[in-house]
Amino acid sequence: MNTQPLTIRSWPQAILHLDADAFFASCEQAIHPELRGRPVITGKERGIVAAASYEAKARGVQRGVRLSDVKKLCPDAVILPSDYETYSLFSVRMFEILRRFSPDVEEYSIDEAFVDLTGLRRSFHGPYEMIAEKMQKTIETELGLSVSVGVSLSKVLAKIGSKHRKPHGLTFIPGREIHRYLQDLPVGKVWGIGPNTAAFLNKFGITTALEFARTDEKFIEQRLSKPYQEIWHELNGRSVYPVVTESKSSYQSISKAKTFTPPSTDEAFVFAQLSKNLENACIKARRHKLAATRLMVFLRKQDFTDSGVELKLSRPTAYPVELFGPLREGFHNAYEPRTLYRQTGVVLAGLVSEAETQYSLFDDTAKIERMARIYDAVDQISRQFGKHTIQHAASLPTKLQAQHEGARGDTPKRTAELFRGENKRQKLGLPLLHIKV
DNA sequence: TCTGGGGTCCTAGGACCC
DNA sequence: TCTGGGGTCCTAGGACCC
Repeated sequence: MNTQPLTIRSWPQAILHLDADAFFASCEQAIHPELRGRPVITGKERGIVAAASYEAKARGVQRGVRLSDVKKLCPDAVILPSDYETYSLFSVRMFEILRRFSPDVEEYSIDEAFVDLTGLRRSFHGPYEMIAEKMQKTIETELGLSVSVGVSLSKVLAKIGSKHRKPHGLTFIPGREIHRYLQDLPVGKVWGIGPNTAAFLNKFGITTALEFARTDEKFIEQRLSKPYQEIWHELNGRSVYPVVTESKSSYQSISKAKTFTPPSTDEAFVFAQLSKNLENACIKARRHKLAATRLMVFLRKQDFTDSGVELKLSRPTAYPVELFGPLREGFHNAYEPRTLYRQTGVVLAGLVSEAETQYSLFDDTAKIERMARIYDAVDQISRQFGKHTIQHAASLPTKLQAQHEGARGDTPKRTAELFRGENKRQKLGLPLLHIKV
């Protein structure tokens, strides 16, 4: 059953996990001092709470709550649209600070990092807790952000530590005390164990993280797959997950999906949504100099069931013109008339680097080169004048809706962007691109 | 958490080959 | 043609994460 042996590091590790507190809201408070001490919420563009400051959380505001309900709970809340660009800048600076302490920093997500501290006590002349505390202080004074930190023998334990006390917590879990942190922790709260596996374990009387950690190895090996065997070791203080330092440069897949309200039965509209997703996914792929060999298309119905198709492409590409054929084919396979759809999505998979795309004997190389030139120009214009200054005619039916949303009180900034692009396009006399190759 | 959007990794099972 | 053993590659789908 288990084919690959696990690699367990024999030397005890000191792994730190850092998690920013209410990250998006905290960034807003860091930039706008007048918001400090006030309940701040981001997620205006989605209509649900993406992040809530601790002042808002104290009033009962939780992630995912509808903004209309927030107003009842907390009428004085400051509700802002999420500004990912700004948050990313904070994120970059946070990682820079961490790298002053150790070269082994894993940027796990926009607001989380793992740091390998093993062996650093000597150079810092103090215990690991002290190093962690210094990091925390530096981030606070330089960026105005509060973070919670956990330090232990493995990534899974460090994560439990950083969650143990929030906000502004610092939890050190040495080997002898592991059991204290696991005994009251439901097994489903452990990083990597979801509701499904938790339910399975419950059937065998395993409900806490400690019970799981103390379960006989035979049971673990016979009844659970590799990821859970790894977690089991990590919980027992044996590190199997390394801190991955290299920044992620390449993707396995690129996907774009969008929900629209209200749901629609209109074939042309639904297809236009799909087409727009395809354009966005292709833009991202071209930015990373990647090309897809497989295309997945899916439609989500109102009842949240999906129907989807995967297609193999005759040659790796990130050019929508080449993909509209397969897209249409996939769409017609999945689409059922008179059905309400709420979301469409595409996935570009089997990504290879642009340089690797070779022409086959049957390709019309002149045509492909022409296409490459056209898209280079499209990408350049988009960079200058805004995304979707130029778009494919197939995506047109979504444009009307976008303007409508803008008018309905989308964030002023987005609306401005939308119209700025529009004006420039008109001034330049650029038509919506209709590519014929 | 009756439901955003973007990802990763693992496994079972079929197809195909010697 | 049948039987058996063994390997590799690929894909669908599950589970989980932020």
